[in-house]
Amino acid sequence: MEDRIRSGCPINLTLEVLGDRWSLIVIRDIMFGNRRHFRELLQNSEEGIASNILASRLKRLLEHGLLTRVDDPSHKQKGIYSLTEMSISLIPIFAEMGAWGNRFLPVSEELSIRAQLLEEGGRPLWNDFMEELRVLHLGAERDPQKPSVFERLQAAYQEVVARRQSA
Amino acid sequence: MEDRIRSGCPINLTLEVLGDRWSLIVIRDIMFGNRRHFRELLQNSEEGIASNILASRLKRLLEHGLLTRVDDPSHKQKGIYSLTEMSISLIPIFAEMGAWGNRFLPVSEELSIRAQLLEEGGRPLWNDFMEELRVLHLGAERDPQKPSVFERLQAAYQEVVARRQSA
DNA sequence: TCAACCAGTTTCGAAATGCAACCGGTTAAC
DNA sequence: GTTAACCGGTTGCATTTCGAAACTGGTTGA
Repeated sequence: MEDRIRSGCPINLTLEVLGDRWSLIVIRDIMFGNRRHFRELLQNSEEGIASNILASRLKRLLEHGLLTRVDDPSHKQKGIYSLTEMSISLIPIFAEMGAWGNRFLPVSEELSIRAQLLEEGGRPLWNDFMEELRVLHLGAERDPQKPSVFERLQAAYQEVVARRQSA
Repeated sequence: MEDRIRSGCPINLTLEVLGDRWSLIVIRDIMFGNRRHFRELLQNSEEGIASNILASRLKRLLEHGLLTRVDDPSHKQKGIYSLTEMSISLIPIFAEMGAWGNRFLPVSEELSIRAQLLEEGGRPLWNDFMEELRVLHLGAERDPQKPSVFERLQAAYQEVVARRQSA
């Protein structure tokens, strides 16, 4: 992947970092699927990413500051990938992309429910979710009063899956 | 470019349509630069797109319903490319991408001023701009009361360029 | 001890990218 | 009426990237 800068336009620079078919998929799985290890990302991948592509994307995202990696103390080979403020700040982009995809593309019901909730919740919900991701990935303090957005999104997804399986 | 669908996730589907380094650049230039002909897109390209890449992207965007093309009555060879409701609806994504790029990437001042205005204006400004693009590209009725967002963005850009040249 | 698991790497054919030269038709200036 | 510039692309070719599958060397738990 070429790293020469084509122009200083913010749209272009964003595309130079994220403009391919896998980078945002990897971040999405870490963010919404809470997958933190290489194997989790590889084996639970909805889109079937290849291991070499995953490895190269993780490396690139680390270099660009969108992820960090620390060794897992419970297993000498495992690494734990975490989001950074930079990638947590992608939430509004994910939300808008999800809303656009929901409106114009042939999405499946169970995979679109989270995008729908995120759209309906609007910026206040996005802020709550970002705060929550900071707790999970950056070790920020958790506000024990607030209900978890992550759990709400997960529950809504599970509910659709369960409903469709029983039908 | 592969057209097989990997999953029904709205984020993934959006990436399958727009997830490359050029598609959004082409739409951006039509949208914010009001470039409607092949040569305009080719020669005024900030990032220096190659003619074969431009041709293949225009074709692909037409196929996906993000652009339409009509013959230019003033010149037998020219075609006029227009946005559709689908591409006009990308405005929130562009706005969020611009805001993110402005915050985290080494943008140049003159190319970031429009992204900044779009961010500050928020959803009301985006809606005005979308309405204006519908007039320009879909032939919708113009509200003669409303000042043009397009002109405001252009003026702000020209002002920064002029200021920097005199400095 | 050994099978399962771990994070990747290697290999190789297929596809996409990027550059430059080129194409035949059209238009506007002389 | 001729001609040079312009029009939307296409072609050829070298380089890079993608993607599938097999593989590596090390770790862990039964």
